[in-house]
Amino acid sequence: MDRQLDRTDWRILAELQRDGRLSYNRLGRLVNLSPPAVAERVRRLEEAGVITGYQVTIDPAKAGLPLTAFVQMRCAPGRCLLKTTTAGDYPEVVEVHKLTGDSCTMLKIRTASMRHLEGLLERLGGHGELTSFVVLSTQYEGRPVEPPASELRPVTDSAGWSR
Amino acid sequence: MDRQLDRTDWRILAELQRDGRLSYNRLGRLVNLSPPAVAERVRRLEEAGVITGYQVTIDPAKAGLPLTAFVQMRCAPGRCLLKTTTAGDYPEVVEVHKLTGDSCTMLKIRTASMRHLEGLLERLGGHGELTSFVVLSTQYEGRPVEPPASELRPVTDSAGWSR
DNA sequence: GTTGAAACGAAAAAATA
DNA sequence: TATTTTTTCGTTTCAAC
Repeated sequence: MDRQLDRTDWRILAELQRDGRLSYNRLGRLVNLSPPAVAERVRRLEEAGVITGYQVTIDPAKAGLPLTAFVQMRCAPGRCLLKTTTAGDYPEVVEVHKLTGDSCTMLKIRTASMRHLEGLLERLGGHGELTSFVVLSTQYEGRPVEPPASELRPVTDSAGWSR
Repeated sequence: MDRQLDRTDWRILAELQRDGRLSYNRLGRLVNLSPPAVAERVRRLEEAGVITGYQVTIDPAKAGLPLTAFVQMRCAPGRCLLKTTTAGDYPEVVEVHKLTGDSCTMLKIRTASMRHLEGLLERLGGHGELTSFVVLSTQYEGRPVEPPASELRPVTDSAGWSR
């Protein structure tokens, strides 16, 4: 599937982002397709790499990780986080993005306490300059991805930012 | 369930983060529990709000949204994004976090093109000062959450940062 | 892409240890 | 109390249209 996603594909993705456990039976009914047809669509989306998997979503606070923080790293030459460490060294780091501009990477962090965060930032500091932002509250996270404006966009609810 | 998650809970969460579609049958086998026992555990985790749902995971680039950016907002008085707009106004915004420090919010953005991103940043700029970071590449995203160091942590693979 | 049928697997309940 | 077994139900897949 190299062609652009059509309206039906996006409806399927919307439903599966809402509930990733939907059976082809129910999913088909929701998008007005028969079970085999919708199964074939999903299979193609998986094959094309549009769908990369299915995950349970967790409330980190309820799981004992109430602190979220963003960290911008500006790694020192030869000590870049990405080059000198491995994912297993920093289990608290749940996202790593390389950036344009001054900072080289943006990290998203989950920790159990300020004490843990402090320790982590100190360890990270060994790789270069860093700027950290502690999250006070999260309005949205894992919000369903929608088709770009160029394609027909489904109606979005007009609810506010708070969840 | 107000008590802390035990080792088995974390093993269940680890497996469901890997594959959110696991049946109680398979899941039970993976964590050495009978299907009813594991079903009861999952039910409790859902009830306690630790598990908030199940989502398909999508590769935004493959879905026609190749650009990711972070935006730090410093909203002007009376024009705060959170107060004057609604989620539906900005479908490109997939995450919204309130921050400590100078910036008031951190946004994560997905767009179809630089042109879209430019237009979006202009609209967002109407709410106050902003600093934007375009993502060059993403090493990790949606990485499984692990138990904090205070609790027994499962073995983490020692693979590098690249996925 | 749809409909129908058949086979498979999962979930719930009851019985048992 | 937890596990196993059975039964029932739903889902998936295949074949025909």
